Amino acid sequence: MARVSADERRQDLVAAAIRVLARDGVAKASTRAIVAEAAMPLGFFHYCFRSKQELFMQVIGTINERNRRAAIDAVRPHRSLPDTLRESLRAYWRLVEENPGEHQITYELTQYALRDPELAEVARKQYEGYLEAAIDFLEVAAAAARMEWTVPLRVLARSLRNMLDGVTLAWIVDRDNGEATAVLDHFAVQLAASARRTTD
Amino acid sequence: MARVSADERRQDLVAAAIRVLARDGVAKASTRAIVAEAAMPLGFFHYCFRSKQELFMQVIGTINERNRRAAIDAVRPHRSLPDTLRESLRAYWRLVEENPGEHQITYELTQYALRDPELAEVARKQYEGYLEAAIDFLEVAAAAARMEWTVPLRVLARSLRNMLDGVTLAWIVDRDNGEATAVLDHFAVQLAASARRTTD
DNA sequence: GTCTATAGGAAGATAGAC
DNA sequence: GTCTATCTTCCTATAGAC
Repeated sequence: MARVSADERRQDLVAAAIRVLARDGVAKASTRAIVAEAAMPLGFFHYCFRSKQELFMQVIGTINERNRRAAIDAVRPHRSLPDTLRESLRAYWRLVEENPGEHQITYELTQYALRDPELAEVARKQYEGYLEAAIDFLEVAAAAARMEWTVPLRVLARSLRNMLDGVTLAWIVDRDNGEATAVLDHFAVQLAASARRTTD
Repeated sequence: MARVSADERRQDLVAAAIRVLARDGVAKASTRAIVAEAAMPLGFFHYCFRSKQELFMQVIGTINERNRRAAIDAVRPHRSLPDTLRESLRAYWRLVEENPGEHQITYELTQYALRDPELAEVARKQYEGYLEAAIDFLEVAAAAARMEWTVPLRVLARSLRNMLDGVTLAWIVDRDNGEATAVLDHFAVQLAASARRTTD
């Protein structure tokens, strides 16, 4: 084996782990399966990471950051609030359709992490991060359309985040794009009903 | 070991499996952990079930049926539609609060099942079942208040199901009851806005 | 600092004893 | 029909060679 820095190996292992997870699920993502995917000998694993948990922590962080950036890029502010909401949700949805595997493992890893004292905190931070993203999105969307929310922003942001989770989870099970987008479009309309034109 | 019918053993093993799953999660629910919980020798397992998948299939079916009945019992028709919706959602929510473990494993098992060709079908049926329950609920709730829905029932039922999933999933992560019920109350209001008095 | 060989135990499943 | 002893495979992790 060519001598390569441990740091580079680490990156390769994280990438390989994500591929194995997306393809075969958490239960089959053993250290052996991951090093095989990365075409490395087994021993490299515990040279690069202290434990499997440590790798998973980095995997969660990586996917996390990737999803967060993608969600931000999905925002497309329009003149009218309903348009902004509908188009942004649809843009987000395209990301899910394009990359089902990575979204599926997001949910698998969250459940997995909650069972591990060391990883549980990461799962909670992840969830908080998405919530903040939802708050930012709603603020930007309303401001661009010169509207303001008539329901506490925290409640709306949580509703948005929860609905996206629910729709994605259902789609992972039944893969029905039509139903998923119908629900999202309807949700965008309902959400817009909780805003009014700014008076100042 | 006392000689007991295999059928009785099977029931005990399913019950033990549910306890282990709720306490320790899917990853730790090994055949060994399950027979230990049921206070049986290891060999009993493959005498009672052809494989671990076969047990899990029965576990999913059992939890499934239990949740379905509980959801039906949570429905409380009132005179006004907003009241019916809010109170039924709150009643459902009480079930989640009272039994966090069983709800958590519902999600874990769904993810687990989707990775197994033999179990995937069960997960899909489960999801369809909940959707039908949501449709029934919305029909009963509207009829009791002499109202009708102005949005396709399928879309509303899926929205309801998705929102419940999302709220529950988020609560499993952060255990924030106040936020969860705030979202559910707000959702009940939004849902009621998609109905009008029957004209006939 | 980088890589290899091996340990030690837990997993699911079965053959055969009573 | 009911139960027990055992097999093989796969797991995470480490000790030590280069």
